[in-house]
Amino acid sequence: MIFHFPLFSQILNHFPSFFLFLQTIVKNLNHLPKMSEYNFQEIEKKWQAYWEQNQIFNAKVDPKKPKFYSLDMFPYPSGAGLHVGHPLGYIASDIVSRFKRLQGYNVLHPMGYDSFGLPAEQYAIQTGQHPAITTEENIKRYTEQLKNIGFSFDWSKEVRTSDPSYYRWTQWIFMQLFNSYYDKSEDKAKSIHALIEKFEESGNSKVHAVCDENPTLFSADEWKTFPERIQQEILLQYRLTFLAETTVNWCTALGTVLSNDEVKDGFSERGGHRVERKKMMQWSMRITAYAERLLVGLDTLDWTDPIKEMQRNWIGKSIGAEMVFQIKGHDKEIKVFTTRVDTIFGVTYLALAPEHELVNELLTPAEKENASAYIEGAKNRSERDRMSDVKTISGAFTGSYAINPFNGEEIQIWIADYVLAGYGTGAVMAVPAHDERDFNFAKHFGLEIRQVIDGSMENGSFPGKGGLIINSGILSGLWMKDAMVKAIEFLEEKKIGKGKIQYRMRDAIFTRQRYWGEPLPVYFKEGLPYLIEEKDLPLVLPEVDKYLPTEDGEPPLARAAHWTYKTAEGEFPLEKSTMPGWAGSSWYFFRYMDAKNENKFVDPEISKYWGAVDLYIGGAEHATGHLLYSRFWTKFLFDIGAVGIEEPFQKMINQGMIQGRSNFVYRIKGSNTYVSLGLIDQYETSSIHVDVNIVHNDQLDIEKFKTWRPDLADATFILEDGRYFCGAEVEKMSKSKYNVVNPDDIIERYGADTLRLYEMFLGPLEQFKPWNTNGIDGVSKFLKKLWRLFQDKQGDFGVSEEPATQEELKTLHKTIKKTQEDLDNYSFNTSVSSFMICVNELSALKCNKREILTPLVILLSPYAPHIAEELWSLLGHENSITHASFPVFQKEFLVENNHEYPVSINGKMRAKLPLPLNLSKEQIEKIALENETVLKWMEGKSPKKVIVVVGKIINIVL
RNA sequence: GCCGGGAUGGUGGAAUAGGUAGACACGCAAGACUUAAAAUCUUGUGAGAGAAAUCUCGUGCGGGUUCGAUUCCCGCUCCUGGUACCA
Repeated sequence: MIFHFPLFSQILNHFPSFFLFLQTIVKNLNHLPKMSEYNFQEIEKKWQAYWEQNQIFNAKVDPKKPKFYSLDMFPYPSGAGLHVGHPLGYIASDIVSRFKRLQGYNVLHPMGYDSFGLPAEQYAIQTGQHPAITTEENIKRYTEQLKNIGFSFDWSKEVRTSDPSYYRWTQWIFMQLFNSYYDKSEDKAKSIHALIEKFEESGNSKVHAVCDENPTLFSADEWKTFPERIQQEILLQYRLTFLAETTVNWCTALGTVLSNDEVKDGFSERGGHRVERKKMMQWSMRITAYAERLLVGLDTLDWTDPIKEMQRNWIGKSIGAEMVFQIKGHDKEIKVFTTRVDTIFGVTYLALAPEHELVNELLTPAEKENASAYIEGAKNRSERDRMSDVKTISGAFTGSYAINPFNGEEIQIWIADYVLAGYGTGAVMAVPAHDERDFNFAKHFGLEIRQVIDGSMENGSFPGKGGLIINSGILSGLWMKDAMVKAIEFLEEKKIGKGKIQYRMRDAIFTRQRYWGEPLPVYFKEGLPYLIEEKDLPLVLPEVDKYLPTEDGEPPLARAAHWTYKTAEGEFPLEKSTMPGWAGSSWYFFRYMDAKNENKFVDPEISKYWGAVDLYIGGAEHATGHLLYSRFWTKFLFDIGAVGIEEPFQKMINQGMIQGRSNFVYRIKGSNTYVSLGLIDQYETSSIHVDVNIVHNDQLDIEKFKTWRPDLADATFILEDGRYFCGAEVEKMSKSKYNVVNPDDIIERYGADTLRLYEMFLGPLEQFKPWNTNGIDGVSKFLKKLWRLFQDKQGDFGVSEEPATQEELKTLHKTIKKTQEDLDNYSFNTSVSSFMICVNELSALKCNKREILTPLVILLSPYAPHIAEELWSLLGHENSITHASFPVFQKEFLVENNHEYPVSINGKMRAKLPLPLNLSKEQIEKIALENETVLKWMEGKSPKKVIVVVGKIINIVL
C-alpha cells in the first residue's frame, strides 16, 4: 500500500488503518515480529529459498543417527508437465520424511528422472528435435513444479537416467552381468572366469549352472583345443546376459519391433501395417536364474498381499515332471512337461504348439495340406491374441502317433494353438477327463475322454486334486500324491523323465531397436560379442541424422557416422540396439546414495549405511515390471559383492490413481444456447466438455466461458436461479476432456500448503479417487484459522506465556496421539481432520498460549511446512523447524474420570448417562435401571439381561 | 474365467479386539457484521412423519451368528484393479 500525506478528514475516515499503520511503525521500532494476514505466496517463496540456500535436506552419512530412506518412484518427464494427480505419492512420502526427521532420523529423500523413453523419441521423429533437448526442457519444468510444492527433496542427489554420468554405470552393470554366470550349487552369480577355470579343469559335464537348453558336452581337453570362436559361443550360453534368437513382432513397414500391446490381430496399432512373428537376435537377461530367490524373497517384504500375489503369479512356479514320448515310426521323441503325471493313464492325445520344432516332420501326406495351412495361420497371431481368444477351439491332426511309455498305447499327435511354444516344452500330454482345455478340445474334435480319477463327470472334466486314481495300471488305487511319486520313480527308473520345477517367467529381453536409450557397451568381432573396456565408459549415444530405422531395417544407431570400436586388433562395429526403459530404473535407488561418485556406482560404505529403501511409494502398475527387475539386479549386485542388501524395497505402499472429474455444459441442438443442468430434460441438448478450471462448485463462470473459445463469445444461457449448473462425470485426467488440473494454478490461488493438505484430505492414499477442487476451501480456511491463533486483537503477532489449562493440554495431546498413530498407519487423511478439530477447539477456547502452539506447529510441519516454518520463526526460533523434535505424547492429559454411557434397550440407543469411570458393573446397572428415561422405555417390564461394558456401553434386554 | 480391492448422507470421506453410524470437510439454507460485496462468524442440514417433544427407517441386496453387526459368517448384485489357455 502506498502511503500519501492525508488530509485531516481522510485520516478520520481511515482512522483504523491509520492507527494500525502507526502501530506497525512502533512495533518495528521495538523489533517485535510483525504479522499481517496470511500471505502464503510470500511465505512459501521465502522458505523454499531458505531450504535451498541452507541445504536443509542434504543427507549426509551419519553413523550416530538411525537412517531412514524414503523413496518415490521417479517420474518420466513428459511434455505435458505435472498434473494434480502426480504429486499425491510425493506428498505422502514427504510427510513421512519430515516426520522421521522430527523423530531424530537421518533421512534420505531424493528425486530424479527416468528420462529415457519413447515419447521424446517420437517427438524427435516428428520434429527432428534432439530428444536430449526436449528432455532437458521437460525436466526443467518438472523440477520447477516440484519445487513449488515445497518437497524436502535432497536435490543435490538428483539423477537422470539419460545422463552419460549416470548411464555409464548402467552400462557397467550390464558388463558385470555379461561377465557372470549363475552357479546352481552355490545358488549365486559368480565370475565367468571361475567358469572358465572349471572348463579347463573338467569340461562342462560337472558344471551345475544356469544355461541355455541342451548345451553340448565337452571335456577339459576338448575345451582347450576349441578355437576362441567356439569358446566364446559356449560362454554365451552361460552368461547372465546373452544374445539369443527371440521371436518378436516385426513390422516391415515401420521397420521396427513392436511390443505385444502395439499389435492388434496381426496388424500394428499405429498405422495398421502387417506384423509378422520373426526370429531376431536380441540381448536377454537370465532373470529366470533368480526365479526361486525372487519368489522366496517376497516373504521378507512388507508389501501388500495383492502385489506379492501378482509377483508370485508372474513367476508362476509349478512343480511337476518332464517326460518323453516316443513317436511311432520315427527316431525323434517329444518331451512334455506336466504337473499331473498322476493322470498319465488318462492321456488320449498329445498337443504341440504350432511353432514346435517337430511339427513339419510329423505331418503325414494325408494331413499335410490341412495342417500346414493351420500352422501358417496360427503363427501370425501374436501370443496375446491367441491367449485372449479362448472360446475358439482350433487345431489340426498331424497324422502321426506317439506311444505312452506307461502302457504302450498309441495316441494321436495334434497341433493346437492353445499350446504355447514359450512355456515348458511347447508340447502337452492331454488328459481331457481332468483338464478343461483338453476336454473342450477333445469334445470339439471327437477324441476319446478317459476318466482316471474317481468322481462324477456330470459337469464335464474335473481336476480331481487329491482324488483316488482308477483305471491306471500300476497307479490304480493310489491317492493322487502317492501316484505322482510312483509315476516319477517309474520315469526315472526307465530314464525317460524326471521330476521338474517349471517357472512361467521367461528371460527378459534387453534390447530395443530405438535411439533414445543406453547404448550397449558391446562390439562384434567375427560376429561374436565382446565388451568394450571399462576405461572407455560411458559409451555415449552418437548423433544421428534421423531417429528412424535405416532403409534396410537396422536400428537408428546404424545411422551414426563412426559407430565402431577401436582395439589393438582393429576397428569393430558396435552394437546398434539400445537398452530397454527398465535398465536405468532398475538400480537408481543405489545411485541416489552417492550420486556424484565418479569411481564407483555407489561407495560400499555409503550404501551400507543407507541400506534398503524403508518406504517406497508408487503406483501398482509397476507390480510385475519395474519391481521385479529391480529386485533381480539388486540380488545380482549382492551376489558380486557390490551392495550389501538382497531386497531393495523393504516397505512399499501403492498410491491410488487420481482420476479426473469432467464438467459438462448442455447446448441446445443447432443453437448457441446453453441450458443449466436442472433444465436439460425440457430441451434437446448435447453435452460438451467444459474446462473444469472455469467451473467452481459445479457452477459455470459465464464470463470466463464466453472468452474460453471465440465461438462462445455470443453464447446465450438458460439459467436456474440466475446460475448455470454443470453436469459432472469421473473420467481419466486428460487434456482432451478438459479436466486436467494443474498444481501451479492451485498453488497460485491457495498456496502449496493448502494443496498438500488437500491432496491428503481427499481420502486414503491407496484408494482410487477423482480429483475435485470443490472442498479445497475447507483446508484453506483451516490454515487461515490456524494463523489467527497467533494473532492478537490488533492482528499482530501475539502469543501468551501463561501456562496452559488442562482442557488445552488435552486438546493438544489428543492431537499428538492421533497424528502419531495416523503416520504409523499411513492414514494421512484422518490426520488432517484431527488438525482441524484441534484448531477448532483451540479457537473456541481462545487459546494463544506458547505452551500449546509451539508443539502444534511442529505437529503440522510435515503436512504444511511453509506456514509451520513461518510461525516457528515468529515464535522466536532461529533454526529451521526441521531440526525440532516431535512432541512427546503424555497420556496423563487424556485421563477421563467420566464417561457418557449410551444406554441401549433391546439394542437401540435410548438414553445417555454420564457416570464416573470408577463405578463397578453392579453400581452402573443399578443407576441405569433407576434412570427415568430408561424406566419409561422398560414399560414396567423387568429386564431379562443387563450387559454393562465398563467405559463403553449399557445394554438392557427386555 | 481366475485372483485382489470396494459399495456408508446431495458430495469427499470417518468409525472395525463387534459397543452412541455419519467425525472432519464441501455444498446448501437461515442469520450476524458491512452502504454493499468479499472475507469472517453463528445456527441448521441422513430420509420420512410431526407445531414440537419425539417416533419410524437407515451403512449395495437376501439370510445367519450375537444382548448388540458398517465391522464376523453364508449366498447374491454392481463397480473397480490385476491376470489371461502355464499343461
